[in-house]
Amino acid sequence: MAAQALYAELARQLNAIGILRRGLLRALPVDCPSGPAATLSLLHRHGEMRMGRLCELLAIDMSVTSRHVAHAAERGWVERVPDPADRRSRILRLTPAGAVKLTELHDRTAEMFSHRLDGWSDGEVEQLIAMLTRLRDSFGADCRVPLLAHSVPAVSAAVPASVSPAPPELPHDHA
Amino acid sequence: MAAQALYAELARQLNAIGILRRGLLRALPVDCPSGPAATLSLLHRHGEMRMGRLCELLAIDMSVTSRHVAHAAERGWVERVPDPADRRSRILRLTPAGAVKLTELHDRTAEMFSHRLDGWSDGEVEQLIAMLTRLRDSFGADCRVPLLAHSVPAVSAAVPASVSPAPPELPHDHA
DNA sequence: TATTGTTATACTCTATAACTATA
DNA sequence: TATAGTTATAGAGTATAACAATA
Repeated sequence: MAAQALYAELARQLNAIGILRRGLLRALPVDCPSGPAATLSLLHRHGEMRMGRLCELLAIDMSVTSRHVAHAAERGWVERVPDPADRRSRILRLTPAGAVKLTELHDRTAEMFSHRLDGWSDGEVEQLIAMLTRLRDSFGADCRVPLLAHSVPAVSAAVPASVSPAPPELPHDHA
Repeated sequence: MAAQALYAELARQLNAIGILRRGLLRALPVDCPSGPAATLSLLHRHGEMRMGRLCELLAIDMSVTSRHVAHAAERGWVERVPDPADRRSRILRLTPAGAVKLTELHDRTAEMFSHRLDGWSDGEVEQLIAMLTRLRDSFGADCRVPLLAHSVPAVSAAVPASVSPAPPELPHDHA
């Protein structure tokens, strides 16, 4: 409902968040890139699950998810146990070593944010979170598919290392 | 200043924005991926400039910038004219064809946002923009370098990519 | 010797498609 | 035949390093 100039500015700012994201990803441990990091975070937050479920949460293809999980499994951070209910599936579970790794990632994220957002009040951070949540909801669960009748535009945004796990009490996740 | 759980949630939401971004990028014209799109947008917004300046605005390495520009130049969207003041440099300039291409991208973006953000008031969009702007500023121009406590603050090259004033009438920095 | 820009190489993330093994 | 997951291949984006031309 806003003017084109407003949307243009929003596109610009979302793009800037993408730049910020690249900086955040650079700070990840060399043995744990963003994909595996996101895997650990989601397994911690949602508990054990199957590949399909993880795919939905990551919003990426099964093939990609498979490799991220393999990366984590090779390092002992995740174990894949056969699903007794369907032998085609494997249940993914965070291992103690994975929990340790995740804690490392989490601590880094918290430290980084606490420094960078030093001037922000809790309420302001909460407000930002609320707006980002709403923004994503406005785009819906189908954000991966075309958004217009004919096709779409550009813009770009961000993906923080997806680091940071989170105490299971927090709602909302989609990602 | 906030609790770890709050930072964790912020990281999660920023990550979700990244997922949204992937969907948007998928919809770009096949002949104009995000890198070249960002190049056109910045040349339009800031006017002709040299490679080094564009690097700062994009906040990416010169080598990467060089290829994005080459992509655009091959399609006639950007011209690289010798810099009379320093023959090592080339001045980058948006061509009429590039302006046309940019308009296409711009129109698509505005249309997409107007659909997706149908329920948002102008004030709400403005508020989101303001928070994203502040977020980026909180990370500073040195968002590309280490972000942890022990890391050193960047010294030079204030990356204006973060400042983003808004002179020209058609802002918009896709990508 | 330092700087501007290009090119070569490599790595991460992603997607599509082919393949295995179950249902 | 359909589904869960893996693997092979390819493409975009980025970074580092070596190189070219000019300062």
